[in-house]
Amino acid sequence: MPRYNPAVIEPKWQRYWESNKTFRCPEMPDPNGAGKLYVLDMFPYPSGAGLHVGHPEGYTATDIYCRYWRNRGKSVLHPMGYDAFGLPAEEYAIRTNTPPRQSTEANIANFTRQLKMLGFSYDWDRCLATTDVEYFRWTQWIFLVLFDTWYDPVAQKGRAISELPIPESVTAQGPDAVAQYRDKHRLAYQDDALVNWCPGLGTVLANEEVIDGKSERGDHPVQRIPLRQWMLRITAYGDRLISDLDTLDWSPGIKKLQSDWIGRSVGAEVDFPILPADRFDAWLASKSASGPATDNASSGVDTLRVYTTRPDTLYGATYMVIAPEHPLVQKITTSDQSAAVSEYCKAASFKSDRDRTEGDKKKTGVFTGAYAINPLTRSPIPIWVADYVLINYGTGAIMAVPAHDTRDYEFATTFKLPVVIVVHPESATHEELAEIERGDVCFAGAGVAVNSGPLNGLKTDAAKAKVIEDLTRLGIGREAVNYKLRDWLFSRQRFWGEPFPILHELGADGKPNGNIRAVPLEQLPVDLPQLEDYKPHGRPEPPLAKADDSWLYVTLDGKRYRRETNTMPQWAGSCWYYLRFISPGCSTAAVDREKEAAWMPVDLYIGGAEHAVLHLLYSRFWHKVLYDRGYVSHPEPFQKLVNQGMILSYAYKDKRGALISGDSVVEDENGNATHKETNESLERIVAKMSKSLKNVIDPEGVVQEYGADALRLYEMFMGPLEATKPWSMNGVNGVRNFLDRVWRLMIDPRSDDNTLVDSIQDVPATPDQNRMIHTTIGAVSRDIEALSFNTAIARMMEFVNFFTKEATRPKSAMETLVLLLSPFAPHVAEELWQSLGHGTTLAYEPWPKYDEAMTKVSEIEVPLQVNGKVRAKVTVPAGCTEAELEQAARNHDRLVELLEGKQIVKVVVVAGRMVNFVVK
RNA sequence: GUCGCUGUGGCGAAAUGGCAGACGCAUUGGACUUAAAAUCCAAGGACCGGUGAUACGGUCGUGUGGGUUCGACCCCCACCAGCGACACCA
Repeated sequence: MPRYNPAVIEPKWQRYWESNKTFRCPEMPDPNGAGKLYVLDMFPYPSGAGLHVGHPEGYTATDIYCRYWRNRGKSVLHPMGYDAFGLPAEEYAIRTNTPPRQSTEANIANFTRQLKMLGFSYDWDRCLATTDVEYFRWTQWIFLVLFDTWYDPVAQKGRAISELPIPESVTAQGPDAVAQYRDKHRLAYQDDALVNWCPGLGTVLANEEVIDGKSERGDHPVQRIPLRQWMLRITAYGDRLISDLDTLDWSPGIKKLQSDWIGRSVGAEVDFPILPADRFDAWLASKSASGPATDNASSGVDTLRVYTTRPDTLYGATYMVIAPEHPLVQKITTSDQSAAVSEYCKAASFKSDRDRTEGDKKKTGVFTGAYAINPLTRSPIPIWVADYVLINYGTGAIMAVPAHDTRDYEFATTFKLPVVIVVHPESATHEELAEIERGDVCFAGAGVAVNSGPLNGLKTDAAKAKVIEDLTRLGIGREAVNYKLRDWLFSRQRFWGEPFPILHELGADGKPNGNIRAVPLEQLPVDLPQLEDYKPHGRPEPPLAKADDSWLYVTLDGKRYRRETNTMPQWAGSCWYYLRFISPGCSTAAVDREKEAAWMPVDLYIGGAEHAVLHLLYSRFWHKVLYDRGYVSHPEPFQKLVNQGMILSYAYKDKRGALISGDSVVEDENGNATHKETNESLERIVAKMSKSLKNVIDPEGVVQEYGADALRLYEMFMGPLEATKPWSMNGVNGVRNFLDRVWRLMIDPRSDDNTLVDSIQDVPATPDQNRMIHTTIGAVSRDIEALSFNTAIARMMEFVNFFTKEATRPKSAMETLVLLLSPFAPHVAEELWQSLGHGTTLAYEPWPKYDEAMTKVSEIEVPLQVNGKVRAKVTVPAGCTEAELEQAARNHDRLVELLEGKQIVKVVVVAGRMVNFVVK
């Protein structure tokens, strides 16, 4: 085989690796090795479309890293699996009545085939899918751990529900009350939450299936209705999810994204009485005696509780706003306003969150007719209903301070509500102050309190502290912390997800009586039932409610139960897959304790930035619960995280803006694109790959045309791993050309088998050759460790360019090159390694040894500057001192000429780098 | 609107305080060939001066404007553009 032919050698080595189980990972790290390394890719959703070129980007990066560290003697865990639950399989099932498991398995088989085609060094024996029954058995088990855990705010950790202290008043009410008290404190609990109910389709929709308040399929109106849902108390872990970010080796950008998403804020909760003014004193007296109620529900009908981050502006609160879904809306609305209010609330229920926030954001709202009393100014202030206040943040009600909050200001301007200035900027011109005083602008910053009784003159921070102290003493407020992060809505009204291992006890009437229990651990897994078809049944209930009674009803310990019919969201399976990879066959636990302690945490996790918030947050949350309950050994799962950049592609538009397929475009040497047939000149744009832009690159086609090694190499050579970058087929051709050059460097093109070229000889390298060899070893090793693969490849290209010109090529130098190249282009490297006379894989061959002494040169060229501009260069011995270098510079003919008649003000000398004369 | 990332030759990029443009694509010239392809070798930021042509010398040059420094693609301030994420969180 004289010519480099990836179509032959790539399948050959893939078969070799597979049949020899070359990349099987040991059960435990080798105690005599260089340590353990757990490198993880974000596993893919196996879509019907197969791999796109974005997948191999991250996978190649991790593969290079793993292959490198195997050569350096580490025990490497590098697994792959599939995140296989999800909507597309279910939609396909509804359309074609194909069971989702069937289409999912076909897609997984296709993905596996495509991944193996790229030569990744996964331990395929550890492959798993979240849809495997033996896998989701343990997903269900983890859910039951959450169900069995409450968060102890004092110890700041999750503890077994059996350790939850039960107040005597609850115990006194009997076992049902105790059970309910426990249920209310579990990390997995039930609550009413709004879902997208589409009466037209007779089904509940996921958020992404709702577009502009209409269903994606069929364009029917979608209504938000409350439904009993499973929630996970992720907010309990909010503080730890923020503070533990400090311990992680993640980019500051991702950390900020996570902590902004959690959105912790400190402020105050304040109670406003809804009473006639003459009863205010009595209310205040009773509050001062009892202190503020600890929860909103028992704060009383006559009290409206708000959350504010600016309690210092309380004196400027001139009205209040409650969310349309707020429980007090009905109770406080006066009869003459009730028609307008209920119409407004109904309209709001048809708006999605997106509708409420998009558009021109013009504030809308209706007066309830009710008044509350500002507890500090004692003035009655009107209560409005408006959808700019969200029911699920804070208390669902606000005190509006239009002078110092831009949203309140807009609302007050729209509805002509009074504006009272209570903060002045610390420093402002007279005009600025006058503008604020007139109410022409809204000042939302910190400053000094005015017009606020006892707070006057205090800076914002001090005013906040004082008012919180006063409110606490009066029993009408307290400091409070809030998170933008909501508790995690964990149930989906879908078929293709993990069933909840929960049973609802049935009362005498055959209906659930409110008692729930976990499916006993020994009865896990709860598998999905067989369904006749997957079509919606028309009720706002999950599809599992269509299952046969034999699945749906269970008798246990003499009691009848109905199974929970919600399923878990796609996130569930991906929350803990990194643990299962450690002991994929373990039948007694989600993960083997001893192995978990040996392999965790994940040392390098690479994936797309689209998962920067949710997946990583949910995973970290589950991990912390497992940690608190003693099932894992480390508080964080992913030590180092890197997000690969998106791969874009060129797309072409003609003058009318129509998209032209890449096949019918020619580009000239200046990059001007024209249409092949019409010769019309086209505009080139860079965009995400998509069918509609006709710019999708199919990796399988690239492998067929150029080879997997060329694809891998190009994906890494395009630019930095984290950068967004456009795909170019010319670039693929370029790296393929490099692989051809590597091949010809060693293999005689006229031979019938892989005969080495005559210039390869078993001789020691010359000093020049050694310098190239060791410079390259050093640079490639450093670059791989820094994930700077593009520059590592450039260094190898220089190596090849150098040795192509050498008449004698030491065999040892060629072996070094093959090993350096092997993580990047493993197939061609194995083939060349064999041709160089080796009988086994190079996967565990020791990495070439770097000798810095070999890289030294005897003389270096140093630039000489005058006033910072390079004017000449001087050649000096490599080790020369600053004084010697300066002397050499002063003796340089050209410098002598340039410095003549000038006054030297300063000389900057950096040994080995440069000399700069500053002259006048 | 807020936050983040990115702006360097015809193109992908390198250099993160010290010779801007490594490496690759495309281009041009040469060798080989009857010829072409392939391959190998070489050239190349722009402009000006200089010369028969070289050599050589100079000016400008990393989105824009300012600043720090002996010296800035790199650090600081302000702005512009493109991409991405979030979006009334009180």
